[in-house]
Amino acid sequence: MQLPQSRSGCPIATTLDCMGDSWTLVIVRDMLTGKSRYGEFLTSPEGITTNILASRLVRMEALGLIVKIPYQTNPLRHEYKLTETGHDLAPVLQAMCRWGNLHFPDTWVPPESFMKL
Amino acid sequence: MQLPQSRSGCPIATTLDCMGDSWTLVIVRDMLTGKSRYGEFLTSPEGITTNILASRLVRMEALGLIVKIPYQTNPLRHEYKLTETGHDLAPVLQAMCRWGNLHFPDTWVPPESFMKL
DNA sequence: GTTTTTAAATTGCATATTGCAAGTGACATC
DNA sequence: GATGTCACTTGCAATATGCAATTTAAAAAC
Repeated sequence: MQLPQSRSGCPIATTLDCMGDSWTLVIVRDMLTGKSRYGEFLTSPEGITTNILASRLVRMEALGLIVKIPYQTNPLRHEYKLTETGHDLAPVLQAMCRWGNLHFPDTWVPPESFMKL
Repeated sequence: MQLPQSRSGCPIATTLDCMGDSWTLVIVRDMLTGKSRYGEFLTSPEGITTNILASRLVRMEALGLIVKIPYQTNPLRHEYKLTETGHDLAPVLQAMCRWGNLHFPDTWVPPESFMKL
């Protein structure tokens, strides 16, 4: 996978250099739960805007977290799928889920299937 | 703990609203590994700047991730310690460590003690 | 007892990123 | 021919970040 500009050799800092922002992991979450199209990501309740979504998809593809797969021609359109590298982020998201559920009681409890990915 | 402005009820999104940036978790990492003073955080290899560090410490205290404890008077100075809430982030950092080590082979492997926190 | 050092910030300013809204292009449907 | 859908792109204001210099208060050195 494509090493980002990394601030140090620390695996935590390097990981944050890939996804230390408030949208990338939300998109990974959506992909882990079955979404794959631009329009689907826009419907998530966090309300990502189109410019941010487009720029994140480009960045995530460059990092090797996702791949772009054509699902039609005329006009050419793609869906986005997690690579194995992207899918491997599941434990990070699960740990965040547990922390969020523990400290913010009003947050949704995810389906068990998500916690076992 | 103090609920941040949250984009949705999703525990992942809510967690990211607390620490979806590239510095907060680096500071948590430093605290988990024994650092507690302003000057110590500045020595980490990522090179956080003083203005960002100061603003993150204020924010983390407001979120209840850390507490400010006086260690001297004249002049009054504080050290920063993780609350239980902050300490509970260890599994998130450990998951990031595993992902970073797996996909960026040049990253440091943390001591076993860190992975067992 | 004046200067220097230390620790913990704050300030100013240029650059980068984000958020919001509107626009675009290619086709499908009415 | 007009309208709608999907996936973007563009423009611009607001916010955040990075960099360097300055501040404050006391301790330590000379």
